[in-house]
Amino acid sequence: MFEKISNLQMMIKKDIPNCENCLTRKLSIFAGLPSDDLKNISTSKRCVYFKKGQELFHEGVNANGIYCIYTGKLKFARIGVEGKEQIIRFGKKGDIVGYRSLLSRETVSANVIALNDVVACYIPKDIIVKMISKDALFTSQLLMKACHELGEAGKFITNLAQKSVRERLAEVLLILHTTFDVDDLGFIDVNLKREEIASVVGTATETVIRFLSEFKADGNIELNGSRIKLLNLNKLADIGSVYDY
Amino acid sequence: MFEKISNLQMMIKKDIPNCENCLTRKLSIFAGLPSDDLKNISTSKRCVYFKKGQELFHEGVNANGIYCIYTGKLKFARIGVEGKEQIIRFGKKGDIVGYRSLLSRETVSANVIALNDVVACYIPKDIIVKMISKDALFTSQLLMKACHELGEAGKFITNLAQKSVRERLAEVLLILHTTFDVDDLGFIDVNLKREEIASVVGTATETVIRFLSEFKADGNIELNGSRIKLLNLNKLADIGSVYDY
DNA sequence: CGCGCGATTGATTCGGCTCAATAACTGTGG
DNA sequence: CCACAGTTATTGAGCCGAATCAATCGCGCG
Repeated sequence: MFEKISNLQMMIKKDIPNCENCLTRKLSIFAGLPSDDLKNISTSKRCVYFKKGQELFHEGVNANGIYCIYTGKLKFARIGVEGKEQIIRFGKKGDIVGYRSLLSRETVSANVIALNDVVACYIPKDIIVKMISKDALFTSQLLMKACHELGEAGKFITNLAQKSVRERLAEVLLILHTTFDVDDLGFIDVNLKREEIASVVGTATETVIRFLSEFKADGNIELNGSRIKLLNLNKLADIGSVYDY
Repeated sequence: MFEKISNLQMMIKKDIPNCENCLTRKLSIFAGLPSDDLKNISTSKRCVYFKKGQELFHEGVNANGIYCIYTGKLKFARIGVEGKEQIIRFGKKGDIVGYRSLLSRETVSANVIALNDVVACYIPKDIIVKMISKDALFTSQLLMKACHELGEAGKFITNLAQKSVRERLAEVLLILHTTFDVDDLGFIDVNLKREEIASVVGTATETVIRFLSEFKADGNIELNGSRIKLLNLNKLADIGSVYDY
């Protein structure tokens, strides 16, 4: 266990470059910024790592900075009635976390939890605020991101309200597939329990399992422990009434 | 009918002030801007009115400008599977409409429809873009708004996924109450059909009616045609598991 | 006054949840 | 490398909330 942490720390020291040379940056809202700004961020940022299950943010706190995810996978989960978890979206390499709370000056509205080991850069609030007032490109990329996510949320709401569990599950499988891609064996490359999938879909764990069994029996997916491989994307899109796939 | 339009047009000519003197502005993201900017907007904006049922935006188009709502009420509705309408949020005086699409450079993701007669100012895209690059206060207010709405969407998702129809209906009644306030008789001041309430809650029309009848029988609300008066807010918050009321 | 939309109520059906029992998997220590 | 314990996945049975289908009522408007 101690060994692992030690490795992770070494990995950070060795692998995280400064912002100017960061390849992950190109995926993020920091893409295309002038090198002055990047230098500025680079000197102010702080590298942080999280082990699987650890929280980057907890519902209710104030964000005093944001994380830029260098590597790893995240879930954003709200705690609903009776303490039940509802996953509202995912994050990965290149994503920015905490900006919603920081910019709306509201408390963080979801628990953000590492799905595997995560390496990230923490950038303090004042740097971000300064950049917003200075760099129009940065700001417009931030706005674009927020507005894009707002559109996605609207989609999510419509689906949740109108589609059946079976449809929603098929769609979520496709979303996971595009979001996290597949490993070398073709399985969706993210470690989610059935219970967590249920909490994305908004249903009971057993119901997820039942439909997964059905999809498997019909040859549309393959299962291996908790791992899932999609065999027939078109059929799943069909089942999920996903038209823009 | 012709009479009405004529009245409305006169009303516009008479009542809509320039941005600098606009009282509605103080509710909007244009609050607090320097008077130079306001003059600039004022000369570029165009006043538009919509009659009940008319569309400000249609799903799928590109927004080439935004509306600042001077007066009136709106619904934002997505069309889901099988053409069923899902209302994802509401708008009213002081709200900005169309900015999500404009800023994310994506097509409009919802039909925006007037719930009663609406008077609005249309501000072209280039003015907004210019202001974003020039005025940090404006931009940060825009960011704040987008991020706030993103948080609201997350809440909505959790509720939709986890609460029962009865809970959701009670909560929606409270939301309508705070969003639209009440008329002089104490009825929620918005004209929604049962069917539309159902499409906010994400349920069937008959189910809404059944629970409304229950709430009425228990003395928690009063009904008059399609109008609804809330009699016991605390009880409704209780029914809806609304803790932050 | 009558037409038609919208509200209401009842009867029936069904998707999905809950509870319960069992099987498979993961990691841990001997 | 195996046995064990604790998770996590799977399957079955029964129940319940909510959708659908069908009628009827009521009101606002021409």
